[in-house]
This record gives sequence, structure tokens and C-alpha cells, in this order.
Amino acid sequence: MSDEIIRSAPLPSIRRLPTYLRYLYSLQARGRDIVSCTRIAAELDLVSVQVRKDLAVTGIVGKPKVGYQVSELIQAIRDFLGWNNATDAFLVGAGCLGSALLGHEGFKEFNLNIVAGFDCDPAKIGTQIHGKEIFAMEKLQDLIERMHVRIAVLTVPAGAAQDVTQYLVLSGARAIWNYTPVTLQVPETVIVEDVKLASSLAVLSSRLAAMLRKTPPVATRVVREPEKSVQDIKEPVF
Amino acid sequence: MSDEIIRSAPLPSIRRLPTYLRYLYSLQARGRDIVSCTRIAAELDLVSVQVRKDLAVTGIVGKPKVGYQVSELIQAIRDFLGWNNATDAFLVGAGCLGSALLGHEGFKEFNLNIVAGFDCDPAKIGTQIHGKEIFAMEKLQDLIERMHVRIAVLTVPAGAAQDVTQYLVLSGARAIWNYTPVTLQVPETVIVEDVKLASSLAVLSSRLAAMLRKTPPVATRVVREPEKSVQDIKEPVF
DNA sequence: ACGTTATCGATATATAGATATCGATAATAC
DNA sequence: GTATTATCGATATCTATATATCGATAACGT
Repeated sequence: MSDEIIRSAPLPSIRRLPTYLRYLYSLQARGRDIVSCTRIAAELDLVSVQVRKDLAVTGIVGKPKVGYQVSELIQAIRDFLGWNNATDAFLVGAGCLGSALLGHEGFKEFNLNIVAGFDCDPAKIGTQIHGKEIFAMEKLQDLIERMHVRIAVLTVPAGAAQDVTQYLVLSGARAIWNYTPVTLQVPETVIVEDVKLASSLAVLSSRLAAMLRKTPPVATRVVREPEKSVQDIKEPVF
Repeated sequence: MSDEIIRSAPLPSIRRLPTYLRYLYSLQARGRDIVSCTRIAAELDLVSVQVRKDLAVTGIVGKPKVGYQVSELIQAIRDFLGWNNATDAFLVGAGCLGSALLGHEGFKEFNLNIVAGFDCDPAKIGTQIHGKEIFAMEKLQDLIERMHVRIAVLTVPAGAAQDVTQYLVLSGARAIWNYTPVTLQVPETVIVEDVKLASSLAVLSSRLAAMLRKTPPVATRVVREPEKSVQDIKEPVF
């Protein structure tokens, strides 16, 4: 009776949602308030059936022959992702990459608000980076509790990643956005999402290697025209 | 006769290769020179069959009851990914994120060498960021040709992404590592690999939202011990 | 030396995801 | 008012990937 399978939405669909969201914003900026899967697919190099199935995971319904209400779609996607209310996060590891993320404007688009940084380097503690205060690691637990922060952005050196993670978990972090290449060990109650830069580069490298094997450098190339310009997008850096 | 299907390696396998590589480095640092799929799987939270199949794409062979030679494995993976010889790349867009990547030590691990940055901001042109010279965009074509650079790391604002891409393609770039959220339009001869930060955050957010729906905050948590410490890794930031 | 066992490589099965098909619906044209 | 058509939503098929199974091999213990 109670062993009904709660099939969560396909991960690939979830991954595509932000792309749709961006496109919808651009439509809104252009004053359009209705859109069809056919059109979305055409603009984003996908097929309409897939778009329809992806959008379905958010629970939205469209009208035959018409399409979807742009504003409703935006609302549905943001609801599904929990991007309607601003979410606070802490950043741990204010090195090169960490500092960049502290100042990254693009996160605003997802309502992700990195409120402060943490580091173990005394030289950094007490300073501000891109307007965000840097605290000592020891302050983490207290601040997580007091500010009800759930997400930690992890940008420490690989060697420190697991130790810091242990500390994060003990301090009450519920989710870790992991920019390190380390496979983190966490209890089941804690969510880890890896930003695997290395995986991404691996795909690029192997494809490039394969292509260079096949096609030795050519002199002329044809540039395909962008199908429909995705130029006039109001949203910023990413 | 000639229509044999050249089935390229599964993308998910390729994505996992860097993880194996890192782990193998750590083994090497600990002086071990033999390893089995069983062991790799245990340490990286995978199953042995999958590891075996993944490693097989590189063409390596192991010995029953023994495993693989660590050094051979490393060599095979790096060969497959083209990470044995240093690869030069240009970075385009020296903003917040771009600057961070210019100074990012972790890329050394993949033998990726970002040799210079490009930007349209006159204030940046001619300066150095993390020791890398910043050039005017106009210099791109000439330098790509003269230095035989194939890879461009794209970190411009979203609004400029497609235009800059067009320019990159015309300037002779063969591969684009895209850190922007834009779906780039390129000719088939050019490789694009997207680093979809937004997708990653979407997964994190939706899982967190789902978890918070189910399990309201609890007071106590159990911390699972890391199975085998992945601590003593010599490799740096990522 | 011989049986036992850990591991590999290959093959087979299962699952997840992508793609194709089709009836139903509502807007538009006539 | 009726025919036509674009689109949705559901179902069906196909493909890619993950998981399971199994024989072969080589080290190890007895």
C-alpha cells in the first residue's frame, strides 16, 4: 500500500530547466506572453517533445493550439526549483575561485544570495571581498544556526575538502555545492551537488582529440547563422 | 562495408575519468602501484563493474586476480583525454569569474595552460591578471594563429556570449569551454562544452526543496565516517 | 600440486531517458 | 457552422547507460 514508488523528476530534465527559464525571461523582456514547445525547442536546439516533457515536471499545463502562458511557466519553474524566495548561502574557502564567486552577479538570477565567506587564513579574516565579509571558520556553526543558512558553497583546496566537509556537516549545513574535485563523504541527510569542472574539460579534451585525429586543420570554415538571435536578454552574467 | 558504426565512448564514462585519475594520483603518492576495480569502486562510491567498463574505454587491460598497474592506468587515461601534452588555451572575458580562472592552479592537473586573457575593457588591456597578460579582442585572430591555440575559455557576460562566439569561430578557435549560460550557435566543426553552473544549482535546489518538504529540520544527525580517507592527496586545488 | 578465490573481460538483462506516434482540443479560416 | 491546423498530453518505441551474470585466469593457501 505505502510502497508506491515516488518517481522523482528525471535529473536531465531538471538540469534543462534553467535554460528554459533564461529563455522565458528573454521572451518576457520582449513582451511576449504566450509560447509553445515548438518554438522553445527551435530556439534552444532541442525537440519539442522533450521540452514538453521537461516542462511537465513542474506541473504546468498548456492549451492545445496555443501553448503556455510565459509568466505561469516562469512561476512554475521557479516554484519547482525553489528559486522564488531568496536563498542565503555561505561560501567556504575564499581563494581564487571562491573570491570570484563572492562577486559573481549571475547568482542573483537564481535568487541565490551568498551572504558571507569563511576562511582559515588570518590575513583574510575580517576583510571584505566584493563587499562580503570574511569570517573565521570557527564562526560557522554559530552563524549557520543564527542565520538559518542551509547551503554551503565549497571552494577550498582539494586537500582540505573532506575535513572541511566534515566540519560543515557538524555545523549544520544541509546542502553543499561542491566546486572541489573530491568525492565527498557525507551522511544521507546532507545533499551534495558537484560542479565537476574536470569532467567538463574531459569531454572537451576527448572530443577535441578525436576531431584532430580525424580532421587535420582546415583553412576555410562555414559559420552557421544563429537561428534566432538570443541577443536581447535582460539577464546578466549568468 | 564502410558504414560500420564508430561508437564513441559513452559520455558518462568520459566524465568519470578525471575522478579516477585523481584517485590514481593519490595511490601513486602513497606508493601503491597495483589497484583493482573493486577497490576503486569502494573508495569512490561506485560499483566495480562500472569502473571496469569505464577504464576499458581507454583501452587498458588488467590481470585477473591482480588488477591494473597504476602507472599504466594513469598513462592510459591521460592519453585518452589528451592530457599528456600541455594544451594551451586563451581566456576571453576577464571579469570576476574569468580573472579567477586565470589564476586557478587546479588546471595544471589537466595540463591545461591558460596563456593569456582577452577583454574589450581598455582599462584591463595591457595589464596582467595573476601573471597573465590581457590583450585586446582584436589581437585574438592573430595570436590564435601564431600560437596555434585551439581552446577558448569563454567567461564574458551572457549578453555578449553569442557575438563573441561568432568572433571566436571566425578567428579560428576549434573548441569553446563555455562558462556562460547561453546556448551557443556554432558551426559543426567547432566543439562547445558547457559548464552549466545553473543546471548544477538547479539540481541542488530541487533536491533541497524536496528534502525540506519531507523532513522538517531535525536536531541530531549521524555523521558517517569517510570509508577510507581520501586525505593524503598530493594534487592541488582541483 | 591442487583447490580456492579475487579479479578480469564479455555477455546478458534491466532501467532510465530520448524520440516517435496519435488522439483530443481549441483557435483560426472559410 | 464546419473544416483545418497547431498544439497539448498520453502512450509507445527505441536507444543509451547501468547493473547483473558467468566463464576464464592467475595468484595464494594448503
